[in-house]
Amino acid sequence: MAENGIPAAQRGRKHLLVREYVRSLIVDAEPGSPAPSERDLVEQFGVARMTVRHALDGLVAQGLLERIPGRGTFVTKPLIDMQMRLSSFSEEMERRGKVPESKTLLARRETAGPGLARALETEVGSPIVHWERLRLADSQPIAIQHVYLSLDTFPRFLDDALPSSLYYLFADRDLMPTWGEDSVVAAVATEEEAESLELEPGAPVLHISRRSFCREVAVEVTRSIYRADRYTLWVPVLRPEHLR
Amino acid sequence: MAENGIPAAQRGRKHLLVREYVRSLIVDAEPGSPAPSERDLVEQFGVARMTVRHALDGLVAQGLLERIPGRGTFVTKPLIDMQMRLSSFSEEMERRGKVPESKTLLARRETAGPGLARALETEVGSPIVHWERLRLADSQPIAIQHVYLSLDTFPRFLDDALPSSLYYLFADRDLMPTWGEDSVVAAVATEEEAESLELEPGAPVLHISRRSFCREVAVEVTRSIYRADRYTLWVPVLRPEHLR
DNA sequence: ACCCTAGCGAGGTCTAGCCCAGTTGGAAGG
DNA sequence: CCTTCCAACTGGGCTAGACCTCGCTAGGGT
Repeated sequence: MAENGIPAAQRGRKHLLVREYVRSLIVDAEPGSPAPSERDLVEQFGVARMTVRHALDGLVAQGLLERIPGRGTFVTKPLIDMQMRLSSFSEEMERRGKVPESKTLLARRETAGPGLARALETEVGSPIVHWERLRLADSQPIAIQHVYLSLDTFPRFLDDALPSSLYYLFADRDLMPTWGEDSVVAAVATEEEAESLELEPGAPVLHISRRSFCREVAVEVTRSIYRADRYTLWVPVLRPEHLR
Repeated sequence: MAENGIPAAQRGRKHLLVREYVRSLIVDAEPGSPAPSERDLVEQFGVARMTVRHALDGLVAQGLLERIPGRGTFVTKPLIDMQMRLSSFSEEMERRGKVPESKTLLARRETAGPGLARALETEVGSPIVHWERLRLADSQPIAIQHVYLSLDTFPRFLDDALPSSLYYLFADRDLMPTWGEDSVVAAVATEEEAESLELEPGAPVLHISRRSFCREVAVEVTRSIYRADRYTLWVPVLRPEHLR
């Protein structure tokens, strides 16, 4: 079972290479412009067409691409514009004109359970950093944020001083996330969460789980619990072309 | 190659046969119960495994099935994982393979307060339609939806029969929304909401407020209250080039 | 009684083709 | 000049295998 030096995320996953290549093409392409044809990608990457189709399937499912039989594959209008972008808590708060602050509640080594291993694309039992912080804006508690990183990706994380911003760390290691996916759900605060957030237990909170990727590599998983009375998520949306 | 027993109308769509067969199996299966294995389906239907996988991909994307490597494919809990985009409740539910339904709780003329007036870009005291519906998927209550329209924009709304879909009405009047903005916040169900949604009062709910625009015109304001246990939001995010 | 391992079956990925149905643009013919 | 038609694309669907890793379990050895 010894890793032979090749990162687990890279072994036998050609479709991710293709997908991230195409994603990089369409991030700042104009809506409606054509993506490379499937057969062109087959030639470029020297893979089977099924592999290319699988790669594009993911982008179509995310609403970034649209297939039109007989014509080609085209860049859709982006679903997300300015506000709902991949940015850090600090960036978000600064944009809202507030002073961000954070207090570390916990920073320790753990081992990956099945869920985390899958999300971070590592193996069950592999070493993980769990960093829990209370996040404040203008000295008022806003959220509890759990960050999970693979220690294989950030080996010296717990040896060095904790970074002031996670995103500086990503930039240093050339792993700045380029895209991600958020899951949003409502919940009520547990007793522990209520205490940290200065809420009554049972008060509503917003759970936002995020997986961030740099190219095709899963970089971080965060689970944030926001006070519903101090945080509203704002998402601009566009109507997908094919529904008009 | 020319296996026949099936009408020519459906030729070349074997994956749909497999998909609908599996869907029929899992409609009233308990969450967590296993679906047939891919290789079993290959034998049952006499198709290639890629075809079976394609069939199951659709059900996985709709959130009906969950794949677990090494174990099998299983029926998920009925949680609706909805992608944030400007589309109607019905469209989203159909995309998820569920049967949408709605019950009108209220439909009357009101006058705009300051908040609504600003949101709909009319004047305070101007006539407004307030339409409240209970929204269901596969006969299970999912959300309460309050729709507010300006009676200046839709003068005959309350005189005609209520439309089966609001978006048909928009299409008729050439006011199909092209973009919008959503505000998302967590809350707990009021007694009244809990009753309609078949929840305990105090259970977590997701409030989604939407303003939809057709070009520069504010067309509708909706305020929806979703059951948190049956509804999550999925938001893909991209990091803009200039922040990298 | 314990642990370890081999094997089996699950899904994950990939190949190198095949034919089909739409779309399109240019060449041939009126 | 215009129309018609076809060839060269596009994606959609499908085949019949291959090899990989993961999760579980039944046996076997200690």
